[in-house]
Amino acid sequence: MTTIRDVAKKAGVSVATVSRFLNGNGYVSQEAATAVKAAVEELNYELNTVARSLTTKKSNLIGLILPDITNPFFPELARAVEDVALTYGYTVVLCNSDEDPKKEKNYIETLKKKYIAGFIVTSNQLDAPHYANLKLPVVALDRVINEQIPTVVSNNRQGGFMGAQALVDRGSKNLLFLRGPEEFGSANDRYIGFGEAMEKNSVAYETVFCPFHFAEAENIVEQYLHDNKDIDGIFASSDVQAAGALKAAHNLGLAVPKDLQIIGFDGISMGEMLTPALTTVAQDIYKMGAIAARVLIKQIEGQPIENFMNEIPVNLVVRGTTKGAVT
Amino acid sequence: MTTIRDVAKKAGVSVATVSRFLNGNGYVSQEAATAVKAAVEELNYELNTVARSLTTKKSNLIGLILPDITNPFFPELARAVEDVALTYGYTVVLCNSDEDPKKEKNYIETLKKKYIAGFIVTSNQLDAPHYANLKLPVVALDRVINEQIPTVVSNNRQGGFMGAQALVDRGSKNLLFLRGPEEFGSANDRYIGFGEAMEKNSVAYETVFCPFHFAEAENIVEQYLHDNKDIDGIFASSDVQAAGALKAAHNLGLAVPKDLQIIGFDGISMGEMLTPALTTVAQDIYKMGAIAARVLIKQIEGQPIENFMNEIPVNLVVRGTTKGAVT
DNA sequence: ATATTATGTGTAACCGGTTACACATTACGG
DNA sequence: CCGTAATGTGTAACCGGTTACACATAATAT
Repeated sequence: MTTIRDVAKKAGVSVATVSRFLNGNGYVSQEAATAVKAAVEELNYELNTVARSLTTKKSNLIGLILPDITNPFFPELARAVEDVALTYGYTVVLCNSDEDPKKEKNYIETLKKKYIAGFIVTSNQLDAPHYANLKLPVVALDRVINEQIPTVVSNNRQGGFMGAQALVDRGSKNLLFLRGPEEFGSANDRYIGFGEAMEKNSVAYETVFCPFHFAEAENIVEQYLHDNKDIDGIFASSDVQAAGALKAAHNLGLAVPKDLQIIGFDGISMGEMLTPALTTVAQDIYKMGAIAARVLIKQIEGQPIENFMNEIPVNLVVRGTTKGAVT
Repeated sequence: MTTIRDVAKKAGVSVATVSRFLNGNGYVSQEAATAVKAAVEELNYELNTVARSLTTKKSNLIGLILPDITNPFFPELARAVEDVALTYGYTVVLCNSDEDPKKEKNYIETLKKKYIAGFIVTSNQLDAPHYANLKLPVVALDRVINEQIPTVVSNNRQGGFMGAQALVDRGSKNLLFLRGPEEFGSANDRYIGFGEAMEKNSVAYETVFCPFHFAEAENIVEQYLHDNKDIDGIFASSDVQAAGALKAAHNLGLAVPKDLQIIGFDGISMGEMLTPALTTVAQDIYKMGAIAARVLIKQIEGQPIENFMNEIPVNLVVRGTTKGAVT
């Protein structure tokens, strides 16, 4: 392995000069620069990032903490983060927290020892002060941790409103809202938006808590529909829930969208695979991930961050689980 | 940050002794051991893995190279790898290769500079010698690279046979086999197994190449079914293809499983969400990932590897896209 | 009793970078 | 023309571990 000293010798300068050239800081004369450049090329020198990390206490590693990569929402997010990270020369370490604070903490500790450059957090098991005390750049993705931490979220409230309104516009008169986990802020915003739409239109509705889990959603909805035959529209806080609801409807022999309309939330690609294909309030998942990565990298590189709150617009994707709008 | 020297001073021994104690190699007396242990606890000392990496030229990083985490087969695999890695103290770096040799190579180079401990490869864009020349532990997952590289794959051939046989047993007389990408060995094995079943039973069948992509599968199958009304059974080489086929059947108004039976391959959880739920030849995806991780770690830690070829059994999961067996 | 081996420990070099500091030279302002 | 600032460079310490080697002592073998 060629080291910086080999390069220095070959170029006839000191290691300090080589280092300065490589990092583009301090003064380096034209002559020295060309000599070093030539030596680097000739020797095929590549900088040892581990050695650099040891002195600088920095690395080009980014931690992406998410609840579970197996949940189909997250791979798309992870993909975006990774793509952007790669173009800026960062490497992503994936951390499945399983919503377990111990696991999350453990990852954070392990990676801090590696001088990780920063974290993107889509799972907040730890309390806000903990992230603040990290003394590391952090970006909250898909949820809000606090105002000091740059955040990237969808316009969940507007999405909640849109989905509800879309159902009403298409003639649903008795809605069921599948509310997400209470401790998950973004799900609450969707609920608020839903509530606003309900206030505006006067239709009957019920709300049921439901985890973001297919089989549980299927059970909950099947039971509910069995007991409440008049429901003609379901708005789910996530596509996975909506898939469960659709399944439940099928189990009960309900015609979707004729007897029952369903709208999901997320816009994951699985929605298209269902029959009928899922109408959904689509988040721009890729964009969320990409922006989160960029904001984190800005922080890492000490650039000023203009917006601490990045709210990404959502849009209604009308597919088969809703009727054509009744205008 | 407390260093090994702080510990040494506190314990009244040399850094060498502390290091030996910490790594459990070399001789350390009882007295020294207890003194060091106490000092470590008191100072809350944590070893700096970067510094260690610099000297040992090793790390506890594992690279997981896969084509695209967005493909629903891979998150389950990645999850298993990560779970196992974590319990052994390794950290996983996810690398989306996009089936692009340049990207794959780039990742490998970047991570080698970080003294990565080894790779699990589920995407082989590079030729076999390239992996061999890595001089690093490598495990091939879900595909075979060569005989020198430990491998974890499903029993794809048997799975191909099982799926085909299941269709025949359930009364399909005119089969369509959706063959996966030709350059993907595991898909070919499935094809071979399918062929063996065809040889054994005398039923008519056709084979069509089809990428592992929902929308393309949907198009290909819809076109094919439109032109060949007599097809009454489809065996897809992946669940994503099968989902496309199911969608195509719905588009054409075909009753599944009455008019057309469909069997997929993989056993990803999406299969349950479809209606009817997908009958599939399920791979034990989690087990594959878990074993791959264990085999890699064994290699890394210099333990002998008994099996270079780990073939994981598959099993038929009968759900709604097939009829009850005609016995 | 002596040779040999096993046990135990410390010093200092090393891994491959970064950078504070000292020093030299050149440019520039008044 | 001289003081000061800007430019340019090298030496050597440092980051926080590991380990070769030298040395000392205790245990065992002959």
